[in-house]
Amino acid sequence: MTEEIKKNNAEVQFEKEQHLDEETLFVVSQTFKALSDPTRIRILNLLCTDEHAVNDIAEILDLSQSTVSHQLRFLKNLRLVKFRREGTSLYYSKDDDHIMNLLKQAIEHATHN
Amino acid sequence: MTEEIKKNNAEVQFEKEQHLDEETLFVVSQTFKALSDPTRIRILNLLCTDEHAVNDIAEILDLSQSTVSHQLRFLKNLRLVKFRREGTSLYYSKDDDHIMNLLKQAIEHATHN
DNA sequence: TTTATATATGAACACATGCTCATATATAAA
DNA sequence: TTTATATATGAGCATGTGTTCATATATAAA
Repeated sequence: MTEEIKKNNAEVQFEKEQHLDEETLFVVSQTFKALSDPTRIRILNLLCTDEHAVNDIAEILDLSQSTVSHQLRFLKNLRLVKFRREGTSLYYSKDDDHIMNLLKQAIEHATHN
Repeated sequence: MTEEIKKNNAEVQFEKEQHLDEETLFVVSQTFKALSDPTRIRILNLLCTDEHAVNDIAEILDLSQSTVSHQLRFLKNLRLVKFRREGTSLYYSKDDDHIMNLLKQAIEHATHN
């Protein structure tokens, strides 16, 4: 094995350590995409403390029921929120403390400057 | 002052504590938007450890020079990266440890599951 | 100045995104 | 079953986004 090939292998090895595979890349980008829209940030910030029914969220945040429902579906698909049924109402709440923590950190960072 | 108005004021006060003003909302969403694209994540992940010239980044990540330059401008505008000149080369490096930390956390979270 | 190398930039294009409107579905009460 | 309330969903539209291509700019060497 020539020195050249050895060097290349070493570089590949080094690369591997910090290389992000496609799945990780997808998951991470999707996660941040969820947090990159003002409407979703407001919804998540609201669900950070309590659970709320869809119409409550719409009223509190002054959004249309349709908009809220669409965004909740988005967040539910990423497992950032969950819901429980009570009669005809669906009460949504957070479902990923780790990601909620990222959001909190970013808000703190943006606020404390 | 009627009880009704007192109640409303109390609600407004309570709302205020967790209300996100428009500027905060904008900054937070922009920050996460920067982290929501696979190409930018790869670039930031690379700059996480070392500084690199534009063409180096392009070569290492197998991207066009133009793409890298465009994305670096985006990241520079958000002050997530900075650069220094050396001859004709521009060496880019990270410029916001807090946001880099958010990225690291998300990668950790995505990897360890 | 000419030439080579490194990087930046603008236009154009395909595709993604978020909202609204209308309507469908689901549950509960009458 | 009929009616009312709560939520979900699909189509359509305007706007945003990321890449490519061609070209401009900037620095250094000859």
